[in-house]
Amino acid sequence: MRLSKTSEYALRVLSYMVNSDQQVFTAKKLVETLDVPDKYLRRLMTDMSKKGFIRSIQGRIGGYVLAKSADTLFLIDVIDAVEGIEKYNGCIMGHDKCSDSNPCSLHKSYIPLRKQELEFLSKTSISTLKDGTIRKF
Amino acid sequence: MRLSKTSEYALRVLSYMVNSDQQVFTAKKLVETLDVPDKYLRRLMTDMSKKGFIRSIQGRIGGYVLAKSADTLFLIDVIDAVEGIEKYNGCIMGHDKCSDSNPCSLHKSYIPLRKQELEFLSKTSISTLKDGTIRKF
DNA sequence: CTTAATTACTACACAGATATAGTATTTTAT
DNA sequence: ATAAAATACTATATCTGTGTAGTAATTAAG
Ligand code: SF4
Ligand code: SF4
Repeated sequence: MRLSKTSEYALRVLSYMVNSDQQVFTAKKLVETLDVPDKYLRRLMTDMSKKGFIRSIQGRIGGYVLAKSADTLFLIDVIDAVEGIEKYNGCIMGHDKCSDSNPCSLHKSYIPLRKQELEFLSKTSISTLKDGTIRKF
Repeated sequence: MRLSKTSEYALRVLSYMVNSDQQVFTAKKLVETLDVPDKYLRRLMTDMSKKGFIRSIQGRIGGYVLAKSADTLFLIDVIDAVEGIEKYNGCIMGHDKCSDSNPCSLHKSYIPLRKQELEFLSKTSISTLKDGTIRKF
């Protein structure tokens, strides 16, 4: 499964935040830790705070805080927010108006996997990523 | 699962060819039937014939013919040929040097699905796409 | 009040995938 | 031979995701 860089960065940030005891994270810190392009990350953080996943604190001791319970924030929500889920609703063969009664030649083989992919994205929460033994986000 | 347009086009062409009684297909015919950009398709066809999936016949009654047995041509081969499989070997969180003993925070949840995705691509052959009832490629 | 440290905003640059245009080459039919 | 119908090649244009640069706004500390 291929995601955009943007989604990848977003997930890595949230993963890092939920796995840390810290409360507030500066962009500087995130950039250093996660090795993500500085300005790109900052814009992404602003986007995510507008979406309500995180809360931004401006000013001298500012930074970002998780704003939504990690239990109720799913991978699909993050992807949808930062790049739009539409791209993933379409499928391998690029048709629209698909259904079991209007299938392309791949439909029957692909649909079970597609179901699992969507379930994975919609049932895996950020809290799933919490794991004391992990050092890679 | 998101593929590039190029892979999508390639698969649709092969699907159409394997589902038709016809032997030789002109680019013109393919473009009309599959609604793929003309020049883009032509270049793709040349690429695929160089890879040996199809054979091109030049000249006045030319066109393209399936050159490889559909049984032994798998989705993963097509994708690898037209855009390179490397992009798909990387994963959701964008790390490299991954292993079960060097996992990121998503690894445990994702790895079973990843296995299924790779199996789908490497075990689904073009002949699987053959289905008399299908009108959508 | 001024400085320092942070986030927010806006515009631009770059690269790769996708699409288009024009010309050259190959082969068949007459 | 010549014309017609097809593929092959090369160069260029467009679009989108990604990345960079510079400036403005916010807030705490001294
Ligand atoms: S596999 Fe199914 S959902 Fe995907 S393009 Fe074909 S018909 Fe549509
Ligand atoms: S999920 Fe596994 S394979 Fe994917 S980036 Fe994380 S460690 Fe690597």
